[in-house]
Amino acid sequence: MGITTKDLAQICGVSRTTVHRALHGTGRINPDTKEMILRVAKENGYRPDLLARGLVKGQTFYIGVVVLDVKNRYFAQMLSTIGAEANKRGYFVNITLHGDDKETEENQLTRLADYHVDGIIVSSVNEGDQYKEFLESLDIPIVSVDNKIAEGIPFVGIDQKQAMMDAAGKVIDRNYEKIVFVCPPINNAGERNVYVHRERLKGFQELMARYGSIETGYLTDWNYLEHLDEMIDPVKKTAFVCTADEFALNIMKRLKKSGLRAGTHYGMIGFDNIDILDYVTPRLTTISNSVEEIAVTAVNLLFDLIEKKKEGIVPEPEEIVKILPYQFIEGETV
Amino acid sequence: MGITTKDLAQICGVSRTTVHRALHGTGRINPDTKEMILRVAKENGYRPDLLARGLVKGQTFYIGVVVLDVKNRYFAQMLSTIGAEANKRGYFVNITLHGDDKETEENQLTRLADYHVDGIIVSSVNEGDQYKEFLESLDIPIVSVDNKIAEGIPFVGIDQKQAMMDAAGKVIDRNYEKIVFVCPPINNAGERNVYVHRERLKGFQELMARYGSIETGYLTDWNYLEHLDEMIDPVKKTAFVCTADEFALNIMKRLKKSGLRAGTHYGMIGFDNIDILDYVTPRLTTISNSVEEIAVTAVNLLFDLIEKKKEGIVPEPEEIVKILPYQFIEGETV
DNA sequence: ATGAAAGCGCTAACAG
DNA sequence: CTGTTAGCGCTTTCAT
Repeated sequence: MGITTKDLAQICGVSRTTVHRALHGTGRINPDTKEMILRVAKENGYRPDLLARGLVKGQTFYIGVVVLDVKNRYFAQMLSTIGAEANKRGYFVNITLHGDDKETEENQLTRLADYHVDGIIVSSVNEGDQYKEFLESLDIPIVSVDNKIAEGIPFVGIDQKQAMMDAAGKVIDRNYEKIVFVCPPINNAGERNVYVHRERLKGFQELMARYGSIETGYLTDWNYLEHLDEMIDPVKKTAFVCTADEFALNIMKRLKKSGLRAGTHYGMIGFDNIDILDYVTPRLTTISNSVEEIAVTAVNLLFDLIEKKKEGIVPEPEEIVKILPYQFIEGETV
Repeated sequence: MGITTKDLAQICGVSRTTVHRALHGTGRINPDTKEMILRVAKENGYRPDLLARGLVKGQTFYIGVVVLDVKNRYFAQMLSTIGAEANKRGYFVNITLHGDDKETEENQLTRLADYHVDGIIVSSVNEGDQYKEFLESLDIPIVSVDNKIAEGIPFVGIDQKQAMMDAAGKVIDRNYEKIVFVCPPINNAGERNVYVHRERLKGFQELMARYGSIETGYLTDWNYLEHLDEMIDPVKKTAFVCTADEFALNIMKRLKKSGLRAGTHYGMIGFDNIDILDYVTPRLTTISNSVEEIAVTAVNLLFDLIEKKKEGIVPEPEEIVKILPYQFIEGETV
C-alpha cells in the first residue's frame, strides 16, 4: 500500500519516533527537521494507517449506528442528525442495518465492537435480559433509542404511552363515537422488540377504559387494509388511531378509492410525523417524537458514557435514561 | 479489553499458532486439543480483534459507501440494496454521508481508505480530473454511481440524456404547446457535480431543437415556486418537465392552492420515481432509473474490481462502465 | 502435530 | 532535541 512512518524515517535519515513527533507536533523537535519531515511526508502522500493506530490506541473515533433500515424515513432523519452531531466532535459514523432481523443485529453489533468503534447507538429489535447480557459482554458504551431493551441499558426516547393517551384524547375531544386502534406490529410481540407499539397500545387501552360509552375496535392484522369496511360504523362517527403514520397513509389511500376522505367521512390520527406527510393531503394529524432531538440526545449521552468509561466512572442509573417531550401535530384529519 | 489468542494459548498450555489453527480449522491439529481450545475460547468469550486482523491481512471485509444524505429517498433505497448485496458475500457496509459538501466527501473517502475498507461506492459531488487523481491516489477500488466523475473512473448509471429525451418526447406526443424545464440544480454547476442534471438538460435542449413550434421555458431558479404563474401560458397547453420528482411534487402542491391540478390544467413529468409517489395523487408520471439495479450492478462491479486488484489485473476501460436501462412510468399527470 | 519468530504500522515509555 | 525498545493482537513462514 502506501508509504509508512518507517519509510519516512529512512528517507529523512531519522528515527520513526522523530517522524511521529513531526507528524503530531508533539514533544521537542528541531523546527527544521520537523519541516523537512512534513515536506517529505506530503511529497510522498503519507497517510496514517488507521487500523494500526486504532490497534495501539484502542480507540478509533468511530461510533457505530445500527438501525432497521434506512428506507424508513424516521431512521433516515435520525442518521442524518447523528452523523452531523458526531462530525462536530471529530468522530465519524459507521451506519449498518439490521433489516428487522434479530440475528443480523447481533452480528452487526459484534462486528462493530470487534472493530473497536468507541460507542454504539442502536434501535433494537431485540429485548430482554439475555440480550442485555450480550450487550454488556461487548464491553463498550451502547445507547438504545426508541425501543427499550431492558432496565439498565442506556435509553433515549419519549413516553410512548402518555403520547398515545394524548393522541387518543384529542380524538375523543372531537366527539368520535367509535375509535379503531390500528397496530399490526403488536402481532410480532415475542418475535421481536415491539416496545413502542406495546406502550402505545397500553396508553390507548388505559384511556379508553375511562370512556365506556365509546365503542372501540382493534385492527392488528397485517392485512388490515382488507378489513376497513367492517370497522367503519355506518352511523357512529368513526376514527382510526394508528401507531404509525404509514398505516394511516395506507388506510387513507385505500378509503379514497371508496370516496371516503379523512377529516370528512372519518377521523384519522397517525404517529411519528414522518416528513413525507408534507406531500400528502389532507394533512395527517399526528404525534411527533422529534427525532432530531432524540438523535442529538443519544449522541450526547453516548459521548458522556464514552468519557466516563475512559475515566473508569460508572454512571448512575438515572443518568442513562432520557425521556424527551413529544408534540401533537394538528392536521386536517381528525 | 477482551481475551486474546495469547491468553488462550497460555490457558491451554499451547502456542498461539496452535490456538490460531484451532480457531480457523486450518492445518493439521490434534482433534482433542482443537476441541479443548475451542471450548476454552467459548467459555471466555473470545472474539478476534478485527483491527489487528485487518492490519496484518490488509483486508477488512468492509465496503464503504459515501452518499449525499440518507434522507434522500433515492439513496435510502440504494443503501438498502447495497447492504443486502454485500452481506450476501460476507461483507459489511460502512455508510457515511457527505451532505453535499465536497470537502466532507473527500474526508470521508480518505478516512475509509485509511481504515482499509476493501472498496468504496460513491455518489459524488465532486468531478474532474483533479478529483480523479485524488481518487486514484487512494489506491483502492472505487465505483461511482449516477454522477460521473471523470473518464476512467468506474461508473454505473443510466443514459440520463436519452432518458430525458424520451420523457420530453412523451410530453410532446400529448400535444402540449409550451414546455417548461425545471432544474434549479443546474445553477450549482461549477460548485458541485451536477452531471445528471446537465445531461438531462442536454437531452431536453437537443430534443426541443427539433420542434420549433413548441414554446419552451426554463425554471432554474431555486425560488422556482415563486415564478409558476409567469410560466403557465393562459392559452397554450403548458407542461412542466422536472429533473427530479421533488420539484414536481412541490410545484403540484403549490398549484393545487390555486385550484390547478396536474393532468387536468397542466402537464407534469418528474424524474427518479422516488417511492413516496405512491402516496401522492394524482400519480406523477416520471422516469425510473431503477435504483436497485444500479445498486446491485455497482456492488458487482466493485467486487469484480476488488478481485482483479488482488490478482493484479488491470480492468479494460469498457469493463468499468455500466449503462443501465431506465423505464418510463406512466402516471396521470401528462 | 506443534512451536518459535518475525512482521503488519503505529504509539509510548524511557534513555540519552 | 533525538533514538532505542517494546508492544497492540493477529497471521504467516519456517522449523522441528
